[in-house]
Amino acid sequence: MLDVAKKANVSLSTVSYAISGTRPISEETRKRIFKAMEELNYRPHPLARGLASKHSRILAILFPAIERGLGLTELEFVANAAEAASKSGYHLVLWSAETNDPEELRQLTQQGLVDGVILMEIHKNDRRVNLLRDLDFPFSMIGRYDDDSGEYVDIDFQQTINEIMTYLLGLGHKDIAFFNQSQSSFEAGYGPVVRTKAAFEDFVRKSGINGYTVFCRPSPQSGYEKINTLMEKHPDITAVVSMNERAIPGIMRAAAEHGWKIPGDLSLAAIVSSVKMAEMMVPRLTTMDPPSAELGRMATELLIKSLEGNCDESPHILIPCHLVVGESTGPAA
Amino acid sequence: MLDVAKKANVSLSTVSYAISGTRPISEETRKRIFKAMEELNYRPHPLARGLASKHSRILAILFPAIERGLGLTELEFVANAAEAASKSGYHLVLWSAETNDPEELRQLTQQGLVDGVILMEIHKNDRRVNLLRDLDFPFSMIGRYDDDSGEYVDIDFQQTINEIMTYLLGLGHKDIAFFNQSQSSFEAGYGPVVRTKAAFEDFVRKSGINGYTVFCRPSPQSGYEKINTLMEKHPDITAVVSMNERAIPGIMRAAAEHGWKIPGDLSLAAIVSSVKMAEMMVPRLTTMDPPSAELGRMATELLIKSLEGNCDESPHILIPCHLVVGESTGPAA
DNA sequence: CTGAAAGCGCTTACAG
DNA sequence: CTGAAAGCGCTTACAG
Repeated sequence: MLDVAKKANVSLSTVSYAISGTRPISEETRKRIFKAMEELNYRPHPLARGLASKHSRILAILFPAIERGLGLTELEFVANAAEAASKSGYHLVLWSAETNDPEELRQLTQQGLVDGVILMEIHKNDRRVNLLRDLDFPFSMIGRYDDDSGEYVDIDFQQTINEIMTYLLGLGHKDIAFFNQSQSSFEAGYGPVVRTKAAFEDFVRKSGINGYTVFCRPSPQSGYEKINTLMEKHPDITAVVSMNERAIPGIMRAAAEHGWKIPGDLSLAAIVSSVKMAEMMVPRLTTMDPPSAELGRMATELLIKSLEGNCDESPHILIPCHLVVGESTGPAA
Repeated sequence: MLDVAKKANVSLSTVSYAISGTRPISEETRKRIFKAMEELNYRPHPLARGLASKHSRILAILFPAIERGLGLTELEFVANAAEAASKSGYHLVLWSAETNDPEELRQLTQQGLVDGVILMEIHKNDRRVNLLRDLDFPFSMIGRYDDDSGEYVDIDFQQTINEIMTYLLGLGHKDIAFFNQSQSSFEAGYGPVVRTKAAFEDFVRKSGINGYTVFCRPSPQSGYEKINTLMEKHPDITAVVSMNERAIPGIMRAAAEHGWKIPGDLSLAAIVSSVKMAEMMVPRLTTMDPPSAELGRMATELLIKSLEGNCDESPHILIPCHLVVGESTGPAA
């Protein structure tokens, strides 16, 4: 930087101001400076800048260790968050941490390396959220907190449930099961599980159809067992909606064993499963494709905006999933 | 840090040395210092340390934008690399970049933020590798370069092919097709594609069976078309091995349409597909499960070792995939 | 519109 | 075994 200043015949500080644009520089001077930077192939040093300015321009995304394992959705969050950060001149560090042990998170924030944090897998009364609030540390969420406070972007689960249910209703289905994630994740207050359950039951009540909510561990085996038990008790069910990706092969297996054709005898739809995953099944699954890339990108943009003070006070953004019809759904038998 | 020094009645530098352990400190003094740190809840500032020491303790992993899209394997690389880094006191930043345009990479290295880089999706004559060599910038690879130089950890493709082929041979299969990835990725010299092709053809030659290599784009549709064409020409084929995950549903669909039972009439095995993915299929797929977590972790450890000078000169580590038998393979018809 | 200088919080020769 | 001091490469009041 000193070399640049010398070459451009200005002071060190002028070069700094020219780069940051934090004070007016005459057009001529600026040109000289940028030319010198170019010629010397100068790159500002992020560590020095961070140390002096108290802003590292580094963000962290918290990568939770979750029961059902990491999936394509989480990958999309992270990849797109990194890209969005990079576009705004930020870096993104990956930080894996227990969802319900904020101790690691406290250390991360106290280190002073990162300017802000992106959280995902938000739970009811999430301890990480509470911690960051107490510390007054900047963060944004993919998902939302109980009281709907803070900056977040989330899936519009209500709308997602409504859309898939309306679609199935239109095909004549009147006895529909909803395979949710595990009971324990419901009890832990995991947002998507709680919200889809409420939305499903709400829809059922309003539409007057028969709806059955099923909790299910994230495994084909569990899906297999649950569908068998369920169908025994309620043989009239003609459609299954599943937010439990890994249960689906189990459901398909049970259907095959019983000789139920999909979608002839049983319609099967996923929600919050990617099209890419839906295409891995035979028959190709109808799914409500989640806006994973947008969620990752927007959570990052929100955080950066609030860090830079351009925040229009705690934006709440909800994006619905998008219906992609496959071959696994059809008219009710 | 100054506060700590005062509290412990020592100089600033002594505190620094006590933390880094780069010079002998009397037991007593050290204790006083650590007690003071504890009481003041002191955390060293990584930016300041980085600026002064010229080592940021930040690593980057290059996240390629690849044709077939990001998968579970890449996710495992990244998640485990982050964890391994964290265990050694490093941070991992995610950097997405074109595989064959090293310009972004050059900027990343010149910024001076990161101490080293982890590369994946290594191609023949990889331009990123060439660049990092020219710059003499530290890096490690998941995958290997043509000349087998540099520090890497990779899948032992030869062994992987041998194991699955031996398994199929044991089941009596003598006409086996290998569904590789796309022709274009082969032409681009993408390591796994090149190596598995060679290993497969080698095995075929030595064992005297009939083998058929098929390139296939990463889509069910492409898999469907290729298997149909292939079976028309070679109806004796009784087993398919696929390193092309997304082609598999297409193969299954074709089988169903022709009334070939899996595995009764046709055995189907994946390689380098995770068990988790294999379990998403009905019937559950036999697969050679890749050691993704280990690869991510070891590539990181390799890099850190070489940065800290503990490197036993360019380790080359090969790990085979692990056979997990599912329901999609059986005795030859 | 521009400069001189202090300071961000550490590391590391230099000296004893 | 320990200290005093320079310096890492920037930003930002302070002054003009």
